Amino acid sequence: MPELPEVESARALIAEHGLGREIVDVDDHDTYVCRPHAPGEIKAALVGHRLTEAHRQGKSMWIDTDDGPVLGLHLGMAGRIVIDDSAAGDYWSDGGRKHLPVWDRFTIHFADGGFLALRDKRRLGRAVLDPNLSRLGPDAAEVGRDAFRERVGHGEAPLKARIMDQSVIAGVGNLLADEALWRARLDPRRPAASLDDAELDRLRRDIRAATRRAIDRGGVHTGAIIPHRTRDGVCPRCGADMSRATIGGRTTYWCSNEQDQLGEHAAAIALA
DNA sequence: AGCATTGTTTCACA
DNA sequence: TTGTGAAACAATGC
Repeated sequence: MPELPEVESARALIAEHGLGREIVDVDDHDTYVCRPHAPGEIKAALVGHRLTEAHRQGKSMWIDTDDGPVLGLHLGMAGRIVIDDSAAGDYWSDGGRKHLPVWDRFTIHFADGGFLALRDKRRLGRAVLDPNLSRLGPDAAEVGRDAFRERVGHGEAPLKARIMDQSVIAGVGNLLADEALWRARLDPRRPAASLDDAELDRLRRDIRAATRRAIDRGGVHTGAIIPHRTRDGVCPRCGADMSRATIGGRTTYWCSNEQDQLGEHAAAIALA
């Protein structure tokens, strides 16, 4: 995903078009996407029921049923939710043309002839009964100021790795992290514990702003910094070269001028 | 051919 | 024991 904004779109799609329809069949034969369930297990639990409410925390969704089990859905790296003629989720799509029905890894068929599918070309998405969400931190778009300070402002791990840790706050992925840190003018390499309260508050504000903007505009790929995440990219604010490194296991881009609080530039300022 | 990819889990190691 | 980072997972696109 699909990061928090895409998942919220998918949740909204389910809430609008997927609820209240009687389930008559389920295709859960993909044992990787549906692990650890055996084929037929999810089907047996869902047939005869209806989806009643769609929830989301971070990048995880769960759907309540009427007196049945909870269905957990995760879009993984490239998943989207397709309901009849509508879709939401993965944005590397050309109106769905590149998302083929053969990539439906989990499908619910309704009595009215329609369907809800997890369409995921890479099979890193997940469908599971009664998902365990206990290790998920508070939603990145909802977390309060004090909780954010407390959870994010600790540890020696790089700041970017900290905000992408789903047990710290849930919902921030690689692109949203780069976007929010650029907006907040914070160096992704800094130890999380080195931030003061003002910086943490600024980061929280910019995560929320970037998330809201992405939801409104159709996905994290609409972020201001995303087109400049290239080897020869420049900062759209100041024109300086973008720096590039692997941080927290993911390719990271940041402004070599405004977000350099560890390197030569920062050292020069400190001396002056 | 080789590398990179918007996510999560597991494993090794300090 | 806790925290951190790399590798694995699966499949596709450049």
